Amino acid sequence: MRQQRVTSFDVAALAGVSQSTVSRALTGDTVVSDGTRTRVLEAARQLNYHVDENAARLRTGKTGTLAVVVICRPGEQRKDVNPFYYSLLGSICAAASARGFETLVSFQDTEESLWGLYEEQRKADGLIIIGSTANRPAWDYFRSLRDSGAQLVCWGSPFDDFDWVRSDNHEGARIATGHLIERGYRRIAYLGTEQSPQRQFKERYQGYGERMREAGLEPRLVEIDERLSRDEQGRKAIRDLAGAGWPVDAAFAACDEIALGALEELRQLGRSVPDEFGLIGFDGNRAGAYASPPLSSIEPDFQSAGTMLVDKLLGLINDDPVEPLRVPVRLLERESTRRN
Amino acid sequence: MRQQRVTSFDVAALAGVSQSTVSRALTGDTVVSDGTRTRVLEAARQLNYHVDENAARLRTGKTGTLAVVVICRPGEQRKDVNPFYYSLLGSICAAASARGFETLVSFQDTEESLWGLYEEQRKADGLIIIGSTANRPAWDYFRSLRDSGAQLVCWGSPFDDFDWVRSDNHEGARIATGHLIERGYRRIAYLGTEQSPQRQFKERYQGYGERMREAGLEPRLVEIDERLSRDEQGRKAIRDLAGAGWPVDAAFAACDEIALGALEELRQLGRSVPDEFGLIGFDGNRAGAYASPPLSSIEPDFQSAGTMLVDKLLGLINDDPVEPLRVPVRLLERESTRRN
DNA sequence: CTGAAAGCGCTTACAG
DNA sequence: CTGAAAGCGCTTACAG
Repeated sequence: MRQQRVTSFDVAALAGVSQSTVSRALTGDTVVSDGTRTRVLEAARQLNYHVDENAARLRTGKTGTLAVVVICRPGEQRKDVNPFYYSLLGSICAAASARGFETLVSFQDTEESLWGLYEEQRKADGLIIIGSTANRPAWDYFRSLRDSGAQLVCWGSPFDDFDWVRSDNHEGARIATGHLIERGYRRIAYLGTEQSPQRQFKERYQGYGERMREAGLEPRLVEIDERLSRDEQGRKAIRDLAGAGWPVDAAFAACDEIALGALEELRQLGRSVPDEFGLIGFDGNRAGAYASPPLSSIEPDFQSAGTMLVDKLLGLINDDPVEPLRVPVRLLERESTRRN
Repeated sequence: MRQQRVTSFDVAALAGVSQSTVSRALTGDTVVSDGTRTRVLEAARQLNYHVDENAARLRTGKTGTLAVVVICRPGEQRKDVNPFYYSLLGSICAAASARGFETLVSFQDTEESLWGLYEEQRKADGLIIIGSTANRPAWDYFRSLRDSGAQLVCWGSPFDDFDWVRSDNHEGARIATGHLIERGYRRIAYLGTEQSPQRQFKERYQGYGERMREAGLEPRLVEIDERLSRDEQGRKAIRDLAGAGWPVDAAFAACDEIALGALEELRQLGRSVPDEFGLIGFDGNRAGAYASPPLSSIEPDFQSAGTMLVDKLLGLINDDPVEPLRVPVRLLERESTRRN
């Protein structure tokens, strides 16, 4: 279909200049005269010429590309990846594009599939790692890469010594807890765990506890079982509360997936939400909007999240380090907390 | 951090062979002797050597990369992209990876952002286009690229003259309709439109009509207003039915997003699902599982979808054409149709 | 089975 | 402001 490749030499011939001048004109070198540049651009247009990026990259050593790795739970089908990470992925690609970078995306789960030698193969200038904190071997692998010099930033790492970007979990938890208090709930539980590899859970628990004590209320932790699926974690937490004779009338769940499980169990137990029980989650999952009743949540600003991750990585690459960053969050008030 | 790049010449020196032999050994050329290969691999390992893909690609003209473009509705935030396309994206990346290809991902919406010269810049060997049928300028753009020789396959195109992969919409619609009939519903509407740019909607309407007539039932179209959001389309369709005094007791919605809007409206109108009204959608959106009641749906096999798209594109690239392909679908039976 | 050499298509000192 | 030339790091005919 396509013929012999058009090169900068062809453009040079048509424009009546040397090949080096074509290159200068096209890369935007200000040294070339306006007349020359115009002629070159016109010739390139006529020949439908486009720079072969492989040659350019080989020469410059820059790829103009960022690798994005989404860490999945082992064996998880790609359609079942937490939609939170898909939203984050979309925002990262958009932010990279806005900065003039391409994004090379891969999903990785099992140890055999772990691979991150993008810089070594000169496929990318740096890596953004996002995804399930639970896949420890994956995070260990990328930590070892980082230790051997990879330019790498992440979201969701269980490690603190990474270059990370995170939701403002503390503030989000305060907002969620404060919202339940405002709505008149007093006996408010936290569905989560104190000792989680998921740092964000710890931060949310702290924000919750702090806000409770400020209001003169007693924090109450309903410990989840991390070996269960998120959904089951939420269901079991609610069953535990029912078994204890409903010692609380509201809950802040560590994440939406736990909250959605909890909501389902509340419905099955006939506990009316929000009248008898208030519930709020964290993450702003789209599915929460379709739940019954629609689930209130704390949503991070995804657009900022993408931009922060990309800018942090570019800072690393350009040796111009950026502090760890917190993504602002906001209350998504829906029916599950809307008690009069 | 990282030192001077290690090249195949360094490996050659350490292994005591020529640089061309290193290249042969590493690309797997069977002509090199086992002993030599072993020495080369060992030297490469010792030096932590990795092929510079830009140089390799420049030389071979192959990129080992597929570009995946997700077409969004103009102005749509990346977090709001229909999760269906995210699931499909994930499956495509997985399938490409299984075939040894990298995936370069971008999200495009407005006309200024449309861009697909991946082959011209030698960034990819071909393109996979997925996303919202509604963004006509985007599809027009990629059609013009295809016409000028781009290797391109798609999912969701309004055009029939593309190389496409699609759900088996006809069969899926028959399954959905047959399922409602089995559950005892008789007056079953189709929420959608006959004249849609969305070819899949047409196919679903046909499968529905065919199955209804087979059962001696009369098809009934509740026309949606394509200018509204999907959610509103579903809500309005239900309001229309209520206004007409509930002439039907079940509906097959053209897609899950319409069905979820419909479900919400049914709830607000106090129409009990599935007892008074049965509802089933199409797409297998994750959100349906959390709806109230959970929404029955027709789910395409995402894994096959990704594999088919990739294999079809590779067929095009290798001049070994593959017929248009239909992705198998299955019934996802949930509570919204579970009437005794 | 291996080596010496050409060449993929650019960018960028170096000269003028 | 422009041109001639080197070189980025590979793969692959061509010889032997």
